[in-house]
Amino acid sequence: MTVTTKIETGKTAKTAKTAKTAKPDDLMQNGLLASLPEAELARWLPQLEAVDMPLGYVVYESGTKLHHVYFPTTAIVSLLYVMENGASAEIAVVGNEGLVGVSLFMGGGSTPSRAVVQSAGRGFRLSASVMNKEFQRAGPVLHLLLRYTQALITQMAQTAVCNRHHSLDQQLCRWLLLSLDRLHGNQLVMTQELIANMLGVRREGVTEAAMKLQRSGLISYARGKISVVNRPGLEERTCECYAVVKKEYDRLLPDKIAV
Amino acid sequence: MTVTTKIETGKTAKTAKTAKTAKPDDLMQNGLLASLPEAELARWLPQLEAVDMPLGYVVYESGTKLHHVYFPTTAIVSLLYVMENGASAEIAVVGNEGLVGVSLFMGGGSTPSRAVVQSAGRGFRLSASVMNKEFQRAGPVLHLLLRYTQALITQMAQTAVCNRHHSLDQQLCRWLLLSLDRLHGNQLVMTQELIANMLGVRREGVTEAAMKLQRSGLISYARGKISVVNRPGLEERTCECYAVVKKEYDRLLPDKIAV
DNA sequence: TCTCTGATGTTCGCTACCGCACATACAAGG
DNA sequence: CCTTGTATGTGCGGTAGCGAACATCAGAGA
Repeated sequence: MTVTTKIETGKTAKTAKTAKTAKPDDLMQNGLLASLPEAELARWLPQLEAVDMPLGYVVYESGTKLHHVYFPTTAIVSLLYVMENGASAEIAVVGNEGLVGVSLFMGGGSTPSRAVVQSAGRGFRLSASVMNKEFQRAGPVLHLLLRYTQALITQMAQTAVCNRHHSLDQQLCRWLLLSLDRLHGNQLVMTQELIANMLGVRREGVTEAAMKLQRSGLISYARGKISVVNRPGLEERTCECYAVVKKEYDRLLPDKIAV
Repeated sequence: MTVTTKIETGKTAKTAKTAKTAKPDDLMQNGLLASLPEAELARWLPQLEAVDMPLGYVVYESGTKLHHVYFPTTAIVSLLYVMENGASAEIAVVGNEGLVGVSLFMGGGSTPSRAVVQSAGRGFRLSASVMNKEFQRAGPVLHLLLRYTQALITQMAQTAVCNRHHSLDQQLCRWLLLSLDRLHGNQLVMTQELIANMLGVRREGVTEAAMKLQRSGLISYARGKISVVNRPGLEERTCECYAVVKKEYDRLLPDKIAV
């Protein structure tokens, strides 16, 4: 198999910039942080580090030890696996609803996958040692994080199913919706090439699928900017996978987590 | 899409039979149970219930609350998602290396997937309440279970990748190897129809792929019994996914877990 | 303004897999 | 021995997505 979907790894250089002004308002943009009991949040506050997450930034690399967990607020991160031949496939998306780096507290401290910023934005991070200390307390934090991980598992499982059975058109819809749910507004800054890498398909395929959606008046796009015009329409055209995942996130992570 | 790969749900009737004679020797056939510190094992012993796991037995159904976690010893269980139209796809396999029902301690207590016995055998189970009490202790048990869950996550992720990029031939090899690793001996009792359901492909496709493997002298099969003749050969022909998953299981769950 | 680069659109032959309709063939029970 | 059901093999047209090669087009910068 020849390689068409290469992921550049060069952008690692552009490291996440730090800016130490963790305003609670910003924090609350991340669902997990917002769900923390006050006591925990107060304890975390001085430890949380605001970070810039530019497009293409590699949050962690396959097989490397994690040093932080990241809580995106306005950024979206893709977990993807890059094959030996350079082709790739997305495993899950993480945005302001969750956290990047579950393997840090799950055990092992690394995974065979890579985490890449798919949509530029910001977030917060917590060092491995602090995270683990918090996790060890075995209180509400632990249960919150595990529930989130369970939701993430559902997303991965559904990705597997979707990859097997659904058409590119449907998968594109699912992907747009999942990404949109993790952002504010209805616009994505995202080239078709990048989407193709995430879905693990040819760029040309994405072009065709996107054109269909545009002709149907569901989206409109140009040069790396995609606007969703008719969201209900997208939801009609996507496969069941989207709803399954969304429902599970809502079930496991309701807005106000009972503490 | 017409439905070809139906999963019969009827066999639920044939419930897992209980036989209360949990001999430690049997227990040790399950990797997780074998890895338990002595103190924990002693505590669990009276609570562990030996169960029969006949072919097709539905360990848990999509969306239903779990009442037990299952530790297979000689059985193999497939986690699979059944779509609205009846088509299915396997998400992960669990055998004597692990446990069925992680959502019980991860949170939520249910998942959108179904767990079905894919290869008849036996195992042990623990009630939800006991399991949760043990988990709450936040000791070695918690970390062992989370490490296992992390390995399971890797398997799911790799299934998604494999579904996207690899040929049926390669996937069949991967599947045979993963199943074999979870059994004793080199024989599988398994029709091509069942394999097709697991892989989410047509039965005819499995027939063709299996013929190729047989012609190459890697396996030999007849009427629901498959013997692996040349295992190294299979490993050569499979995709990287198998090795990635195996390596991660070995890393996260070494034979003797440091307690 | 002109160029250059990156983003998108188009085409063509090809392959893997699908859906369907059968043809065997073995295994167990009458 | 014969029948019946289940497991496996085969052939055929159809299609989604691949790989490759190219055309167009918009914006950034010289």
